[in-house]
Amino acid sequence: MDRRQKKTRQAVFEAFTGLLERKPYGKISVQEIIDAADIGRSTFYAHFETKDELLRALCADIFRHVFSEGLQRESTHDFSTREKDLRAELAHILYHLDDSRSCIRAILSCESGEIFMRYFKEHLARVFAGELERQSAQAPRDYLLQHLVWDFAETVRWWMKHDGYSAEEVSRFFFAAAPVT
Amino acid sequence: MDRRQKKTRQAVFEAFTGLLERKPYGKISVQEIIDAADIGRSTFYAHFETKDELLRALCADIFRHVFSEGLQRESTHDFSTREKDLRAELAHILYHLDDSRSCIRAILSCESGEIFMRYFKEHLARVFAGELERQSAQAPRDYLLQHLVWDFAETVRWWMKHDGYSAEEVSRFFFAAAPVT
DNA sequence: TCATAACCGAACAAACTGTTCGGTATTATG
DNA sequence: CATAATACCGAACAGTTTGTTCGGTTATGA
Repeated sequence: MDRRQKKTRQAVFEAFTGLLERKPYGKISVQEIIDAADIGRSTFYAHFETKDELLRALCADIFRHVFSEGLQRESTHDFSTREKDLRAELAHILYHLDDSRSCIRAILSCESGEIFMRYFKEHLARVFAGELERQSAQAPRDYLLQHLVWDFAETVRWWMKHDGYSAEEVSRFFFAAAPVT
Repeated sequence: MDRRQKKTRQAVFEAFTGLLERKPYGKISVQEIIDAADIGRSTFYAHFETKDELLRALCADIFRHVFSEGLQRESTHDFSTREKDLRAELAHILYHLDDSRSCIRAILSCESGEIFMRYFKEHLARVFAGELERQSAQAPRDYLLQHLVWDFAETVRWWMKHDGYSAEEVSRFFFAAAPVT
């Protein structure tokens, strides 16, 4: 990838998150992003079709780091091992989210948070999908899966709003309050 | 309130939710709402300062019915009574949400859902506030309270997406999966 | 060195926003 | 019924934002 492209892309991302910290997504104009990033108008549109697409790209960029490796979790039948694996994977996710904390906090501070959360939950659904094989008579399987997903996603949102907790602590909070079984 | 005002207001609400079913909040222009409601431009602005304010008013209108009476729950110290009261109050909320189902579903289908959920959670926080007096060493009190709030709010969002479940069933799902203790 | 590709920035049409204002129709009230 | 108040209409307006185009400039990598 051309050095100029990377630089421009990064400048836009930074300008965007910087603005996001000060005003809600909906009130930020493309022109402001362009000015803040200090690039030409046509350059912006050469990189991103629209403001929404920029947000999407930014989220993808974050998740690329967060969900990078956790793919190869063994599908073992040993329960205790499996739970240990899950805990490890979630811990890994929390650690990497912490790296982008200020950026994520900015995104979550307004409507753009909805977009972020939607992508985030899509990823999480894949992570949790294997956890619920035993049927429950109490509620639909889909409900229970989504329950885990939004519990974790909302826990992260809560974490981003409340400084001072480590990834380990938050992980404990989650397992204490969520019905992971 | 003047009969004309009520009519106009209602027409705008209907036009708005109608549009919301077809396209995301952010892509709907005030002009479209005006055309769909078949009113004059200045009339719209006489009623609502902005599109956001219209959404806020619509949410308030819904919640006015949903959270109407449940205020006078006794603060008894009898646990079983208190839980019964809570169940009754949540059931009441679910019933009334069901009345506005199509409208709510439209709102929840896009970014506007974020706004709806925020107001909804504010109301719910008040409902659940009394439930958690006993300290827990496992997690901060605030976390546990918010946990209940988003569990119920997200349960409702899930319900709105999945037709065919009664308020009672959904209530049971919630109590089966949430750590209401 | 040199072809390629990225960037610049001015200019443009189109759409949307929020306000104003003079005129018309409906309402509540006496 | 008469009338004052008030909601509505809709055209016109300035200002902003959007997304595109295009000729020219500059940096990159081979």
